[in-house]
Amino acid sequence: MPELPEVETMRRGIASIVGRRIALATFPKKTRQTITITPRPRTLAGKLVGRFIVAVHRFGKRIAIEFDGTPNCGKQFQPHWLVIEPRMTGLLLLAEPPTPQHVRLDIRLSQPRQQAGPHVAAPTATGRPSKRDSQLVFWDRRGLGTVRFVDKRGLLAACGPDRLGPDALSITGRDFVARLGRSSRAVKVALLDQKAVAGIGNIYAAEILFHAGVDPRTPCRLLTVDRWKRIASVTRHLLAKAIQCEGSTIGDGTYRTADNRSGQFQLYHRVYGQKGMPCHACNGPIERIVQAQRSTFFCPRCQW
DNA sequence: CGTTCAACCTGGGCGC
DNA sequence: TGCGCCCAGGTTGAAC
Repeated sequence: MPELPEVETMRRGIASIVGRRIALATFPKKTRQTITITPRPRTLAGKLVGRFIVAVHRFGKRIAIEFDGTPNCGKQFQPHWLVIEPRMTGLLLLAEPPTPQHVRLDIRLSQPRQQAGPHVAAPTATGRPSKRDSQLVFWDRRGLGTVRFVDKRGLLAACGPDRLGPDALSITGRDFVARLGRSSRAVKVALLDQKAVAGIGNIYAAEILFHAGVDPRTPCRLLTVDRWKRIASVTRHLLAKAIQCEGSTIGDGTYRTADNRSGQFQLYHRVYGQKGMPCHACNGPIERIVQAQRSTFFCPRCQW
């Protein structure tokens, strides 16, 4: 599910956890606990409790919650990161999860540190922080997501330049030419390669190539520099617009923002999921083909 | 290098 | 109602 715009929306949606400490971490296992968690859940829970959150990052389609290295409760900590990959159906929520049985990680946060002076944080109606302010949940219906607790080395291995290319939000035509210019792969398949460019998934690859007017089957090495520039420009602008719209909620509506609202960018989709529908530009039928075992939607008249 | 396939999972939709 | 099949936003590793 989540591609760059959805993951960035998640990141922004949970940014209020910065400055809080983890009070409790549990890994519910009502069903078979198949999700990949390293280290093992019991060990990880122990490592998380007491840690202070200093930042929430996004690397491509991954979230990394950063913990500081200050001493706490007599222990000396190194900086660490909780790297979460939502994969197909993972969500980070400050709201009530859609179903209780697919909660994979349940984090209770300590209360925010009181600010000095008269401008303290607004109290809730009850005078206590609400549950929304104190609980962060990783929910994942299919259970394909992963959760890893890593040190600096591990972060580099999981999210470093050996694993992820330049972020799609700032990709340039020059980046594309350097990384894919001599490749014989179909351009749509190449856009999904996270080592080439980080953050593009199946929905946005289709939408980008529609707006760029490029046939998804085109071998990369046949694209001119101007066309790569066009693809890069469309990528930056389309993803920025999708973030403004808080991502795309499609199909069964699994994707939600951290406070449980739908994304809106699906209203702007032009080809994804629209096989047989008339193209917005030429009225011809949108086609669906399969590339690398995944659906590709495009307009054969507008994309060449 | 590249592609293809299977695997990891749950659940919605469809045809019969 | 139920069964069987296909489909789904992602990633990885094996085989060729």
